[in-house]
Amino acid sequence: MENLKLGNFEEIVLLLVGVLYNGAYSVAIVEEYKKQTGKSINISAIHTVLYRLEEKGFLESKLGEAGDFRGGKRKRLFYLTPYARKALEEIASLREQLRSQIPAISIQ
Amino acid sequence: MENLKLGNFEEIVLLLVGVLYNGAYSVAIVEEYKKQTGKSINISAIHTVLYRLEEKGFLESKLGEAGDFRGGKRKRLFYLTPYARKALEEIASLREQLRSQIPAISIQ
DNA sequence: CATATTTTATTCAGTATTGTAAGTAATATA
DNA sequence: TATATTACTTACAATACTGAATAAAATATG
Repeated sequence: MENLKLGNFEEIVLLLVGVLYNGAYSVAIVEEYKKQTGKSINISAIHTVLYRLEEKGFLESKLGEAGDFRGGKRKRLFYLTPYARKALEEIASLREQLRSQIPAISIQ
Repeated sequence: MENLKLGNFEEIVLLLVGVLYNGAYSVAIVEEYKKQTGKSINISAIHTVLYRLEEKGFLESKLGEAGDFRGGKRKRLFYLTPYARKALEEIASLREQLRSQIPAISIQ
């Protein structure tokens, strides 16, 4: 069996792909990351992670149609697999389960 | 500035320290991890992460009192710092913010 | 048509950080 | 002195991140 673990940054990227729904390609993900976190991220970091996630079965991709903008290579659009949705649910559920058991945090 | 990032496993360990409250030392954390996740974890993995988290300011530690059991070196007990609580809140908040924007997940 | 420019994909190499396993050392009580 | 219990160290593998470079494909413009 391969490695099926999900790193912290990988998880954020999966969530961003989900948020962008039908428009998740590298440049858009960089922009959405900036918008949602206020931090900058290198596009190669995104590429590296996108391909790793695809290899691990968390993402699928296909080339998009040509747009109405100036030019450019066609976008590679990424989509969450059912497996990714399941993994996101599981890790979120574990964290919530733990958080609810921490007095000072659960009270807040 | 130092490294202030929080890995996925580091985050779980912080949460376990919070859950164990006043009894968070390596062996107890291993057991709690097993109890909460159903998975096994190596005690040295826990040690390595605990010390790293302490260096980064997420945890504080002190040696505990001798117990009423057979023997053994005194336990080193770990506690969340306010900084750790803040970091946990922030990352949880970002994830929830993103999750709420994913149609198929937020509907579930 | 030919060339320039824009936009994006893709690869590569390298460094830093995080995660795991194996093994050693220390200290308490029996 | 033996044994139980835990701390601690070391080494390595996996993941996260960066920067540079190249390639490809689309439209604009002369």
